[in-house]
Amino acid sequence: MLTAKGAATRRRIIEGAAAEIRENGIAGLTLDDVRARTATSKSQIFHYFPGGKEELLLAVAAREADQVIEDQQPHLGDLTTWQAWQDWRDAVVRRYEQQGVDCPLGMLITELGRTTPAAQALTARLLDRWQAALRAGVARMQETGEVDRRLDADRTAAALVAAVQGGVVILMSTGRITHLEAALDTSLALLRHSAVQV
Amino acid sequence: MLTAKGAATRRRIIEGAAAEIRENGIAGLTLDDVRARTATSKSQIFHYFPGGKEELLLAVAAREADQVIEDQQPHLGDLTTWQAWQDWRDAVVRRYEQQGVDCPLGMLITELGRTTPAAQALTARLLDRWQAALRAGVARMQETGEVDRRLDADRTAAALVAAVQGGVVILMSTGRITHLEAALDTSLALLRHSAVQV
DNA sequence: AATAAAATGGACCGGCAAGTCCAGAACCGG
DNA sequence: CCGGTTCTGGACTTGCCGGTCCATTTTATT
Repeated sequence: MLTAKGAATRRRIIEGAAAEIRENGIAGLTLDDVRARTATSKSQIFHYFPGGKEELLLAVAAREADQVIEDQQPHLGDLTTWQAWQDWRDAVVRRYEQQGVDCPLGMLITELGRTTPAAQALTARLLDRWQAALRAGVARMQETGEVDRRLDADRTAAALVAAVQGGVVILMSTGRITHLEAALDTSLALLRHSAVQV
Repeated sequence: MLTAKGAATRRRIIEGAAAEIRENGIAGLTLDDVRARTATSKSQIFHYFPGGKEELLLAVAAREADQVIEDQQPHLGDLTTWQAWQDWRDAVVRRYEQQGVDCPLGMLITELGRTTPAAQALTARLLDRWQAALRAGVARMQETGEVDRRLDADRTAAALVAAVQGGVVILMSTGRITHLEAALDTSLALLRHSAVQV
């Protein structure tokens, strides 16, 4: 059971934790920080997240994962023209440019992934959704004849996802966004001039 | 000052810490673990790393960073033919396939990077070295006319580095190596059929 | 209004791990 | 062999933080 008030509190805790992570990282995150920021008490955290810190972090990670996909919409779901691809590319760059060095999801995954199978599953699901959307876009372009039919759509989508991930990782560790742009543009260039099956 | 014995101990501590991280990750790493594994005492760790845990982790990160470049040699330093590029590509895939889910350097960077400027500098330096080697390879191929001269060598190198990073991140979080392969092959395909400036 | 269920506050516990300290052993140069 | 330096062992301190517990208040239901 969960009353409206309870649901609100639960949400507040998740969002507070996410904000705290964005500011100070995971390593230094304590439940007391979350408690203070969200104006709750220790018992509330454990009331809504019986599994303690780990369960809370997992909830935060799930929220952030949804956000990642959402931030790419509506472009990601409608990759039917070259303009749409370009818009998507710009949206991705803009999103991570704005996020800068602080990638809460990345931290959550590297921190949790190792220990928790649930976190691994969450990551896998996110990447699958992402790649599937891109693959659909590639396939669609192949149908309309704008992309060479011999191209492996799934493999191309995989390369695109990897390009974004790599660019983001480098952005996170150096603050430079040029790699993300270069990686995306290179992958898209191949798509545009797809004279090859890879 | 540092006697031969002292230098050996210092090295033993770094290597022990690296091994410990590879097995159990950073989150759960304690100085006591390192102490036990390396048959040293607490005071020794602080003797050789007055800055405590952080300084030790930084030393480990530096070692791992050197290793990353070294593992790509001799291929990385001699990208003069398509065969050499292919060999390099295979070496990278093999190296990370073997490493699997455990990327000590990645963890060190995400863990330290946020707090320590020194760690950020270390990452930047690694990426720069890496990218410079690739750029030299691309430039060389342009000189021999095997790659379109209009291609921006530096940007292409940046895309390659990002592709590898992305593939590795995905390998780390899902255990699948297909993304690394796809990202690398796609980037190399563009290089081979460089009919475009990106 | 009554009663059960859910929500809240916060004191408290226990363990763990980073870092300190000092005494003593091993090593070096002269 | 001797003074100084470096190296080593391990007990101890200290603070922090996840998690527990229970009393109290608020909310939902009939």
